[in-house]
Amino acid sequence: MANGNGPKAATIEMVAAEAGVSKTTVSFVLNNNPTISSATRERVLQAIAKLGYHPNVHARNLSSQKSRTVCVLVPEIGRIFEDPYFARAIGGVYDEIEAAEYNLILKKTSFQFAREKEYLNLFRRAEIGGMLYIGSTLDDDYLKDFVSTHHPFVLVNSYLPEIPIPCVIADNVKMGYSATKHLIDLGHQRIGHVRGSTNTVTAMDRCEGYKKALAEAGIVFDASLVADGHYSRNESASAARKLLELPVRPTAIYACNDIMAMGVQDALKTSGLRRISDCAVVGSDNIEMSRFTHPPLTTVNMPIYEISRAAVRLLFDLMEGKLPNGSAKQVMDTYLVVRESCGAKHQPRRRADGWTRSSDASVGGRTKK
Amino acid sequence: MANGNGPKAATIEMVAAEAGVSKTTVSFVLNNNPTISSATRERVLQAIAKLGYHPNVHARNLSSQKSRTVCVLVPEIGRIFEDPYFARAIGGVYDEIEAAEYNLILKKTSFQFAREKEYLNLFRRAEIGGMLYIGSTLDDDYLKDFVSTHHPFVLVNSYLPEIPIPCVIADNVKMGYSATKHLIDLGHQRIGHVRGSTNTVTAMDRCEGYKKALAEAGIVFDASLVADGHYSRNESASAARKLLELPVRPTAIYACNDIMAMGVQDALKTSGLRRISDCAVVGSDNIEMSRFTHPPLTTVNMPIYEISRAAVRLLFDLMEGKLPNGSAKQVMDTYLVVRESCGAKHQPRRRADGWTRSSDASVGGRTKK
DNA sequence: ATATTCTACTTAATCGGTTTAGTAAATCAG
DNA sequence: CTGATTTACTAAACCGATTAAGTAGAATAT
Repeated sequence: MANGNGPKAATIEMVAAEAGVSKTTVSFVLNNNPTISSATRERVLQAIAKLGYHPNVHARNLSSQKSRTVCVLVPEIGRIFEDPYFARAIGGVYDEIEAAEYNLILKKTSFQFAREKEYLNLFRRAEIGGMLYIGSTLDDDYLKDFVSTHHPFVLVNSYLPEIPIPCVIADNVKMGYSATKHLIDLGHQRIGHVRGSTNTVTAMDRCEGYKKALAEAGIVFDASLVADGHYSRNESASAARKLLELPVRPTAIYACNDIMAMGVQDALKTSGLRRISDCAVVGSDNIEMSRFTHPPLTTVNMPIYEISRAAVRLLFDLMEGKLPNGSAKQVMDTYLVVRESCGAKHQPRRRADGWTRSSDASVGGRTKK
Repeated sequence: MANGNGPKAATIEMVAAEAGVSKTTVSFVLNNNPTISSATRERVLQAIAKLGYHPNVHARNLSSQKSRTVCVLVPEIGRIFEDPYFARAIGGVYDEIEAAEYNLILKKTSFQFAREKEYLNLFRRAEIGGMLYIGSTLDDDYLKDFVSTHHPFVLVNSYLPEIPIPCVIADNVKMGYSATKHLIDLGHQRIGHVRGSTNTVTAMDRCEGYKKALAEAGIVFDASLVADGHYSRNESASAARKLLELPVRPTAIYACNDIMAMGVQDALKTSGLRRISDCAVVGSDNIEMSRFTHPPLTTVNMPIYEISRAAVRLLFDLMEGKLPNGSAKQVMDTYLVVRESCGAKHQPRRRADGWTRSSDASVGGRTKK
């Protein structure tokens, strides 16, 4: 093994020798054990600095039988990473994990996570101390097995009805509601919906919000106005075309996310409906690209980056046993971002963040803790 | 620490007991040591299967002083992960690492990797056995320090002139060349170029290819026809606008990548140049989105997924000391994908892959090993 | 003055593997 | 038939940390 040269990294033993104390004392300093006098602590810290010492993770994890490594599960890498949603989510997870000086390892489920329960070995072998799952679906009901093992496990922006797994999610019902409400407020009565995949909480909840807004306005829900876009731009374009060919076509369409809304916009162009007044479009998520569509897309912001960071913090709490009772569920708020795809006037924006630019207008609540 | 319940994972000792042999024998079986008789090997393998045993990575890495973990460096997560280029690259790296039963840990450089040389500790502590760097720039010249340490390190689709670091790259010069040649073949004489960031090999080499094609056709290079787009869609739109406002405007533009080509298309739309004959556009990379632009983008395919996989295999070779002499450089081939953004007739496609659809036409070589 | 408790450490066992050195039995050479 | 080599294993040291148990010496209680 050509493992290279360079001086060997310092070990705890070398630090101990340098500081004139035992290994144990160094370990105590490292782990903030309070029984060490401040004079000794200072001497040890100086030795650590002098030698540029960093504890060996493998040794640490092996002997302590706990791991400072967190595993992040995603359905797929490559294709799915291109999705700005996953990209931002993983970015948030990374930042929070890095700040805590933990390590992140990445695993993909290839849509059949845990079928063999092999994943439990990662915990049993103390390879990892906790696990996050981004992009779980309603099909993942075998996750209920996790509940009984009590291994630290958190769902990012998803949950399983009736199964108490800790999670951090956006208020997806509200997202569908505020998008649809916006269209209703603009005078639309016949509003189509291009839905996401029916095996995701996100799609079902947003659709629920869509229905809720209709009901509240006294508009009768018409199932023929809902078409499935399966989170695909292409399929959403087809779905939109189907809606536009109805005897009485919708004057507005709410798409389950921004990528799908872009598909709807594609369909409008090929249908010759080029004016905004021909058909209004609202998306969801507020991905960066949504500012660049023609016309710029009105959408509902989802704080996926913040959701992911919160999910990691929740995971850490679980790992440290800080959370007494079984399941914890945190809900993050969302807000409407008004651009041009519905023909609404721009309204003054209420908050600034990475996505919202001066040309955007946002309406709605703040993130609640 | 609420580390959960469930039976403890099997250890090597339990396997040894089950098979009636020593720990050493089990270890030898695990590591394909040839001195074990096939009868004993079989017995051990059965015990392993029966107990569902998987070796503890921490113990393994600690005692062997080598690591089955590979670190993947990227400039940024979140924003940059949205880039289909990085997404595909990481996907390739993951697949190859997973197939070898290694682990992948992710680190971001935040554009200041190695400034403190802290990264070397990852090797010294045997936390990782190798490192890949996706998205390095020409500014990363401190990487030359790596050469002397002989730590297994591979650049993915980048290299540093004059500094012998192992790498796997696309033939970027050829990419720029074939894109520009295509435009020349279609009769264009005044061809603009929206260049990527000048601190990347990719941008400089593609620009080199652009110049080469011009020279070969006897067209004098005109520096005023080159504008920088910095890998940003927005900035590329501005750059294109600048080119279109020239006294004698270009009739075609080659953009350094597809995202930038989309920026050029944005600019064309706002300039009222809506017909393809007004200004042809060629991109590079062949990201999935390039099929969906209006009009669909002619581009040059870059096999970034294959490049990443090859980079991991190269890294493994380095880790196993299979590569005798210093630096290895592998070049992967590219090919033109003709769509509609230049008004060229579709040509029969020559190969099929994940990106190329029946509506695409591709021209050019195959990937060479 | 003596017993007891604290404080600030250290010794030694341990985690689960790998690896060096060693050994008994089987095979081979002469 | 005897000594040398080969084959197929094992014992024990080791990797670099954590941690339970132990121990001087100082402080406090009686």
